[in-house]
Amino acid sequence: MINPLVLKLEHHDVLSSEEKRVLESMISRMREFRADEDIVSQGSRLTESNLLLEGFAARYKILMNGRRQITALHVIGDFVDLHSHLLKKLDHGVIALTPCQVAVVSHDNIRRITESHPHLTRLLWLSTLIDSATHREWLVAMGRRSALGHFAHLICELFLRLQAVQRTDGYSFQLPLTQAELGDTLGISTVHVNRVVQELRTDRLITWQGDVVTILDWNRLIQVADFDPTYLYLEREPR
Amino acid sequence: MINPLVLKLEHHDVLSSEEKRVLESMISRMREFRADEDIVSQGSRLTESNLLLEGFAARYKILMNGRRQITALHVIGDFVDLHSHLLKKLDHGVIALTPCQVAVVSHDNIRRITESHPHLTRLLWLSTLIDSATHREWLVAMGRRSALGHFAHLICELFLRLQAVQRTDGYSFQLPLTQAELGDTLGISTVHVNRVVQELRTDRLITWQGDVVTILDWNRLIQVADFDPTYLYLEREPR
DNA sequence: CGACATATTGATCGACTTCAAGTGTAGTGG
DNA sequence: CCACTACACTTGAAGTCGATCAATATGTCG
Repeated sequence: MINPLVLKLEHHDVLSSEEKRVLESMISRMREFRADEDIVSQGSRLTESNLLLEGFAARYKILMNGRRQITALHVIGDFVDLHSHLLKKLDHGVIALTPCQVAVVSHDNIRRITESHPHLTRLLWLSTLIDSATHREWLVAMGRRSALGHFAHLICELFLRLQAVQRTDGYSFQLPLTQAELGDTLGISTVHVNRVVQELRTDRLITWQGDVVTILDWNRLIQVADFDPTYLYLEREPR
Repeated sequence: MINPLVLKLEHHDVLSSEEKRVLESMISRMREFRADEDIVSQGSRLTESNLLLEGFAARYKILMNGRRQITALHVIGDFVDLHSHLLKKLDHGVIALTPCQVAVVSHDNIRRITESHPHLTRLLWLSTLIDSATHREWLVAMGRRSALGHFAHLICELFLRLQAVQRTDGYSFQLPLTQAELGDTLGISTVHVNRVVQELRTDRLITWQGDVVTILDWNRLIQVADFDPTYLYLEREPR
């Protein structure tokens, strides 16, 4: 059931069978969400965290002037709000971008892990640290990359993250975002997203039909994106 | 010695005297850095983490084209790279913006804490989660705020963070950045930083002489910044 | 089919960049 | 005390990237 999280954590370190059992047993129930439904709403006080088992989700914040910024995209195996177990009140919302299936884990269960399973605790901590590293990489992309480079960078990142949970097919993967949502992710307008997409298409770097992206030239794409996967920490070592 | 960290953590939860003792004893030695010296260099493999006891520091990344983006500013009491104890190899550098005094903590000592002090572990974890929340807020500022609003937002944030470690004097605090460094922080050019600063000055929102910023009108400033301090989690509760 | 979201295109505008020059200030050495 | 250097700050002018406004396709789903 919880395989995708195990799959993800095993990219970072070895898990004992006892640890896998604990991960399995921490789930209290499942929840389903429709597309565009809030999984967690901004400012709410939480007693449970949500692990994404199917679908795509996003963390976002709404400004006073109504503009929105997406601060993270989540795929299968991601704990969309593991941090809520210590923050208690979330500073952001989490929205389902597609229909989503979520495993619910109570904060009490997470706390119990911190009290009895130090290594597993470190791995969960690590997963929030990789969130943080991803935020940093996005900051660099926002501050210092062109819109084109920024989008190319995002495609490289999503490809590797989806590959880690076996949701790629060759150089193709699902990108179920509208151009408006992508604009909120990249911090640019919808119109400009469209132009950037066209440019990547005419440069024969990617295709994007329906919700399937195919990378046509990985080497040139990572060059355009100035992409370095270090921040995803996809190497297994003792933590 | 380690008071500023204790001061900071006590804004989030109650610390037992045993926990304070453990924090005190985890330090293996002190280090001093000159301004502009790297505390940690990008890509290096680490066995120790660095806690800032005096001065200002910044996390940064350098792109292939030579441009720089600062992804975090650090003040007294901040663990500039606590995350390196699990990431091992850092995806970014940390530079001293002023002369800095740093307490060095070995990763072995941090690991020992995770094995024997669950509550303290959670508080250290929390401090990395607040880093992450700050990254998210910066992402919003980069993506959806004007340069003016972004800078105003940064001033609000630094004011509250410095107040938490008792480094403000009324509405004044030290901001020891050059306009070029501030540009690398906000993701804009030095020239534009200058114009934004002028605007905040002529609007009588702040003064900035030498390295001292004074907020002249907090209410109007948070309005310009659209500032909501939730993400700093400066409220004490059981974690 | 009608209705509504999403994608695309064109035209104009504005925020911010880049390039270039000039000013202020502190330090250094003669 | 003054020349000289270095660096940060400031200002102006021109250029560009991306925003905004406004239509017009193109789905797609009741």
